[in-house]
Amino acid sequence: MTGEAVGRPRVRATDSKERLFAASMTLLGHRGINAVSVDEIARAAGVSKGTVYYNFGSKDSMIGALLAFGADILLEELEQYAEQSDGLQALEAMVVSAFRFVERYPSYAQLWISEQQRSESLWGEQLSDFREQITALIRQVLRRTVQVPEPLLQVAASAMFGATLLTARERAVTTPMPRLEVYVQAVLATVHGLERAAAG
Amino acid sequence: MTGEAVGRPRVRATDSKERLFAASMTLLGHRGINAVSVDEIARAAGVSKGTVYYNFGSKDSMIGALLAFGADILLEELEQYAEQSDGLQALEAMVVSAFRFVERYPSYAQLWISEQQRSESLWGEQLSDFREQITALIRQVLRRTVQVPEPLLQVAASAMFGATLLTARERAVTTPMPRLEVYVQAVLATVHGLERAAAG
Amino acid sequence: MTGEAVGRPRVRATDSKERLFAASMTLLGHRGINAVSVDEIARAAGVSKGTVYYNFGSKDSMIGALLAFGADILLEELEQYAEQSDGLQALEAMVVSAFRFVERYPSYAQLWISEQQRSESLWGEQLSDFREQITALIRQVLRRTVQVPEPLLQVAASAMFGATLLTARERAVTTPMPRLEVYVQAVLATVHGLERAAAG
Amino acid sequence: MTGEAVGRPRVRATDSKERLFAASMTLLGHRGINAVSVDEIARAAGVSKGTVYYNFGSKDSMIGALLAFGADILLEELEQYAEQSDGLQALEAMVVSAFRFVERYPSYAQLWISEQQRSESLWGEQLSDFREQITALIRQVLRRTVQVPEPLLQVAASAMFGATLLTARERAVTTPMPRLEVYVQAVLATVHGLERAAAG
DNA sequence: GATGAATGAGACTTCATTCAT
DNA sequence: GATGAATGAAGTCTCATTCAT
Repeated sequence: MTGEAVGRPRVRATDSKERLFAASMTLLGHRGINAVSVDEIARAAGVSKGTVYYNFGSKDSMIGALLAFGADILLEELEQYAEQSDGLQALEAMVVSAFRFVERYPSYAQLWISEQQRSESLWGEQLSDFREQITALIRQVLRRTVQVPEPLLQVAASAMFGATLLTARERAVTTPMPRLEVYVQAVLATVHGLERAAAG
Repeated sequence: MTGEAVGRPRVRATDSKERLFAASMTLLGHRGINAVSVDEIARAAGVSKGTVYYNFGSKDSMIGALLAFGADILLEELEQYAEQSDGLQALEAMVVSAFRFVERYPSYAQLWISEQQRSESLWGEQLSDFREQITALIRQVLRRTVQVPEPLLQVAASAMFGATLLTARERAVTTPMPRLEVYVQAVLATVHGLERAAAG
Repeated sequence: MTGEAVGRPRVRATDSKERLFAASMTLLGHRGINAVSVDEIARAAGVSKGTVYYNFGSKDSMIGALLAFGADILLEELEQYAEQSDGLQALEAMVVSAFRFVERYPSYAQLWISEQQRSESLWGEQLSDFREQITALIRQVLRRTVQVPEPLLQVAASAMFGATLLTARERAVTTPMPRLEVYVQAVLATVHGLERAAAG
Repeated sequence: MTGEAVGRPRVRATDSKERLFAASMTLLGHRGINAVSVDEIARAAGVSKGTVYYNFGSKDSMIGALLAFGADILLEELEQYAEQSDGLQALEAMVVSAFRFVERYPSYAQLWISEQQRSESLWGEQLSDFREQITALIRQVLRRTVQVPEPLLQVAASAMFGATLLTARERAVTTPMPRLEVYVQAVLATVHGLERAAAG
């Protein structure tokens, strides 16, 4: 019962969410969720703090929306590549796609790594779901590519996921960014190792 | 938040310090650094809040000491196994050792994963140093075990580190805890894959 | 928060205004003025928030209008009964009328009780005026009914007003709602007590 | 992880709660709970905002403590007077005592009036309990003083409570404060009225 | 060595109000 | 007449840190 509200001109209607997404992505990835305030995100997005709450209801659910947004993009790409008939080529395409994704949105990787499996994270379930979908996709392709016992296959999928996430993040923050090939090779080495195990 | 605590000085644990370490380890791993207050840690340790400051000077340097404490233990073990003559056996022993460590201190894994490479983390340097030492050890053993170009070897070491960290954490929080063999196999598949690449 | 709304102008209720009145009455009575937001009132009324401002200019003046609306109804009734020749019958009719009013609009009673005489309430003057008119009416009838010194008469009128307001509210929220007779008796006991004092 | 904490000297240990009580009592009574911020109360008490939370945990529970504090004082006094053998004298003493209490702590009356029976007030239960104890005391004395049917007696007790609360508040804010006698007479008129009803 | 009452900066959130459409 | 996205002041609360004891 006080506001005067004079000042900066309101931004175009639907812009706010996008601007907040973009700003969050940058800030949160660099410094972590707790080190970035809503104030700061709003300022970086060029909107008022109230707009964050008008659009997302809370800081946490804004981050949840951000996480979901990124997960959707990556999953869609991976699903597309997973359909390729040649399993090895499919896996390679998926790994490349994941690296490209982290290249584009390095902050997501940071966010995912930090929050995933934190027992009491607010996004724990959301991130678990996402992780499960990714590893399920990997397992599915692995299954038709190498002949190994299911339990090993399961763990191998997780290992590939972990290796990709961490090395992709590492690569993305290295300047100049190293060439992709070697990274893909390193991750796919797991697959070739499994083949040998299957053969041996 | 001055981030002294470098060089991993082994803490000579007074009673209070030990209690604080134990309490921190549990709480911080479950909920993350920012979600746990000094008050809560002190209460869980059965000491007063002032004692934290008396012993460590700040929350951050207490966490730094905690991180250093764990790093010391793990590195010492890994260094020991790295000396084994058979490279493959050495690697296997190292991986097993890492899994055992995460089993004992699951919270460390969480802490490391969350904070590592966070661009502006307070412990960034400390954790980078630690990471560098671990991967250097892996590289060193890999080098005398498989014949692959240096760049690939470097990335492979990182990939193994990442895969181990994430799958070990995943295993540690699964109940009942799955058997270790499969996990070790999955991580070592990378090595066998590299051998094939070297041979091919 | 300028607190215009004086003089109890009877609102010519548009559809929106009526809906807002009905919604406000319920919500404000249950939870108090500060615990209910304009957003919530608008939602409950099925109109947009802007409509509140379009119709009333501010939250405060909407509440002022609401208060005036109720005051008008009650005062009109009381004035009518006050004209009866038999003082005791007039008083009884007025008390019954007040109880019926609180029955119909239990939230008004709550609102009045809460805000009345709050030294710095925004509606303090408005409510004081209203209170003064009510007690003046009671005094006027009392004066021609019992023979007591003016000061006592003044206070007695206030006491009757207070007793009616609080017990009526209490009755209105009791389920099932108790019979009216006893309440009226209790309030009128004051009058009979005064008669005795006058006689003694 | 930032504070420097220089400035005002810390107040003597156990003082804080008392200072906060005194400051709250004044401010809250004048302007109502929602119109007074914790900041303001702390400033008026000469302590920092954090001290409020250190001592009471929340604004609401501080108010709860304040309410309980006052209720204890008043109830103790009333219980004492209720024991007197002469019912009429007991009632008079109780009413006088209540008026004196409101004189000393006019803000309590305001607080009680505002919050009591607000359906969803945080202190609803607490205040209901308190009210129940007071009216029980009045009923008990009435019962041995006048011969009236129980239901009427119940309501009469409530009516006396309401009349006392509202007129005492009214008196306390009038300057110069009017003499007490007339108020006591007005409230006790109810009792005499009941006697007449019993006799008639 | 240890305590815990006190601090104050700063976090998240609410909400009355405005205004372009 | 009516809408709802946007605003920003102000509120409640948290918590790392200090210091007299």
